[in-house]
Amino acid sequence: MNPTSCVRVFADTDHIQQCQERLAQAAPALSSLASVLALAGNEVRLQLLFLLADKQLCVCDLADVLRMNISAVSQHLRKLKDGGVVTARKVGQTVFYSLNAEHLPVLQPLLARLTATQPAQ
Amino acid sequence: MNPTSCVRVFADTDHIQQCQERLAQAAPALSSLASVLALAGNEVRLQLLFLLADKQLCVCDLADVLRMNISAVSQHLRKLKDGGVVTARKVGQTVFYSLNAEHLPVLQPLLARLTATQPAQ
DNA sequence: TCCGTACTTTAGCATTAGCTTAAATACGAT
DNA sequence: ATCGTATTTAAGCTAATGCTAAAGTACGGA
Repeated sequence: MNPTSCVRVFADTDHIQQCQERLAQAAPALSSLASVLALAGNEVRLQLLFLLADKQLCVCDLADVLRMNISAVSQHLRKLKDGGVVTARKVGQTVFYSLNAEHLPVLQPLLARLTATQPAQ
Repeated sequence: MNPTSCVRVFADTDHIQQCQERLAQAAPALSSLASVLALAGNEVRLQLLFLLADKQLCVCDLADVLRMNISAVSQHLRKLKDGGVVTARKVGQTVFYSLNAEHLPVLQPLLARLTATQPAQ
């Protein structure tokens, strides 16, 4: 049936089907989680999130702190904004970014690990 | 000093330096976290982790469940193994993969969100 | 109105990721 | 030893990523 699978006779087809069902049920949450993690899984963006978790900052400041090209930072922020991870608030000509509440339940515990008094590792 | 930064005179240089220090202190943990999240931030790999969180599985079974090419699955598993996220245990000619304890503190709460009785979102 | 500043967007490029196919390795059974 | 099965590895391709440089927008002040 599935040409890519191996041939073992005693494959636990029950368990395989069971796995597929669990997967199907988790699919929407899993897909959404994956995209948030993909955003946070970039070192520059994780740094941005780490900084924004403490205090809202403008593009300029973020670029200063990270010593990066403003355009590059702006492009990362756009991805984060598109993913619903941060929000932008314009004041005059400066744009302040801050963490969006939507995905805080996922991000907060991750970011918390970065400020915790490091026990060795 | 930094040619890419903007020119505002009243930039809060104190706060910027403070941010850089916080960042420097978190750097090693942040870098390590980013690489784990980058691994988990791929939908296929997150599915693999989700499945392995429940029970160890061989490459063959994983490929069956995900209806994917065995080689592709194996390559993902290698990345996960290289990242210290999973471990391989060989029994005869089959290789069983399971989650590695090292990064469970990060992964466990994320994976838990996928089995929780979904409240709407 | 015109200029400068903060930011965004576009285009182009080099690098990386993930897949498919095919060959290689490891192990068991005959 | 030889064959078949489970898995890994290598090569090649396409698509996506992240950067730089340059042009475009938006806003404020002179």
